Amino acid sequence: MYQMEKAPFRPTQYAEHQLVTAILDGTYPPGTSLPGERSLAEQMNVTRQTVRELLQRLAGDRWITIQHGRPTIINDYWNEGGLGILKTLVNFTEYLPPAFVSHLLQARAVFLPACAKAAISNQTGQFLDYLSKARELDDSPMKYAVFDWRLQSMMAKLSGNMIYPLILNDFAPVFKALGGSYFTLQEGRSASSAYYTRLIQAIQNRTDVEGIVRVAMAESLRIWEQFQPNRRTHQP
Amino acid sequence: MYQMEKAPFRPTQYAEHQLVTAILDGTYPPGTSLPGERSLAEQMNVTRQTVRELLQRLAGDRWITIQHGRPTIINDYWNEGGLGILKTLVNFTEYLPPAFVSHLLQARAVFLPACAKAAISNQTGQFLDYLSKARELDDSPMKYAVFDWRLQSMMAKLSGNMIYPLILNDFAPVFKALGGSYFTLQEGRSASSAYYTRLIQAIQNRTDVEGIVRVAMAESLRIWEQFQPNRRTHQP
DNA sequence: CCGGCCCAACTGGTATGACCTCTTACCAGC
DNA sequence: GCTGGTAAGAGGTCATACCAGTTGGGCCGG
Repeated sequence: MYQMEKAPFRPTQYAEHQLVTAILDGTYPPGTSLPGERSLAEQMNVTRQTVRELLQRLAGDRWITIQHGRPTIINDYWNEGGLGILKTLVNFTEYLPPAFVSHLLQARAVFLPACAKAAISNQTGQFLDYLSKARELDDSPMKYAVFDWRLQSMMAKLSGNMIYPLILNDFAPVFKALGGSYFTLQEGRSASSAYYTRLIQAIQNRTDVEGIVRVAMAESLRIWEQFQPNRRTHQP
Repeated sequence: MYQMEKAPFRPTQYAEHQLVTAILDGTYPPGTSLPGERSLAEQMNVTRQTVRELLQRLAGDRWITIQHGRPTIINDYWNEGGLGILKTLVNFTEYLPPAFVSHLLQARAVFLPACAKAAISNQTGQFLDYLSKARELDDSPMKYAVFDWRLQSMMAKLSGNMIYPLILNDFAPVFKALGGSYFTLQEGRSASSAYYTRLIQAIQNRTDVEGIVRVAMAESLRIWEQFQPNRRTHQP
């Protein structure tokens, strides 16, 4: 029972874990006000300074709203928060809605094809160079995850639209936690492998790159859902 | 030189403005390390605590990378940052690339149609109710900006995909600063007005809502660029 | 009795100054 | 030459006091 599974947990991490948990499990419901900083500090056995640094971070992602003189308010993060909440939420998977990952994959399926179209039409060479290394991929989940992530990053960065990389970077924490899982599936790896091949051909033949990516994204979504039993993703 | 044009500027805001400016103007180039917290505090005439809270916020959006024991590093925010940097950047328009807004509008044009499709197929009634109020819009830029923003928010929220609202919320700071400008244009208002009408019809007739939105987004992009002379948005 | 001013008691914001912990690099010793 | 210890410097935490908005209730004058 000792040792749990967690290391010494520095005060900051401990406080963050505790506070975020309290928000997620309804101890501090959205719309209500948080106890004062001094009070919080005492409860968590940390200093007010530590609490404040934590609150500032949370406020940055709009988990909470801080105003001088007034009590700090807990926000309805799903409605008022930004993508920044993902990096925190990824550590609290038990509080994530079942369809969460599917939604993320759907969102990706919407904008990555657009990235790809713009990016590949400009930087054909770089993509062929990179994709040529897909053959050397041994059947390791980790390798696939890294390779796939970099391909996405390239598409976003080379698209010429400076907004896409930002979005993808916010997705990163989830994908990083996800990739290792998805590419454990044989289906995932073989689907991606085929996708890379099709992509190379499409690029060389100057045919519909956007469509290839779109289909691949849809397929990865399907594969993911197929291996996530009791999960529903979109309403009929 | 004293006083500038700003109000009292509390220490936090002053420090943030100063530090972010220093990052944006190249005083602290990406990849290099920031002076120590104690040093920074002294330079800016604020406490180390204040500096730390600032740094924590910036680190949350990945402007910088903080690690215990090592110097704090300035990141290449355009490549490593998330959408959260927008809320800060919007206060430093003079450092924004010319095509910035166009890119944002392009990104919106990619994913808002998808939102609309999903949202409207589910919540037809709510949209018709809301859109019916479009007639009452007097020709005020402000009114248009608010109305338009709420429509987008509805689409994102009612899409059923919990990721879309998050993205839109990150866009919010920019759109909020932008809307008042865009809807000052007569073209902007009349284009949106026509768009709302088309949208109503499309919803009632169960025809291609997604296409309507897509076209409208493309049009708003065109209008924006048309009134932004010396600006180039996409490479040939 | 009623309205307005003012102060007290919240809340968050800032300031000091000391100490803990991690990282790194240099140097002594095997 | 490699190893291990150690000091310096960076961030992390603590403790305490005081500054600054916000709010509500009580006092005072009308």
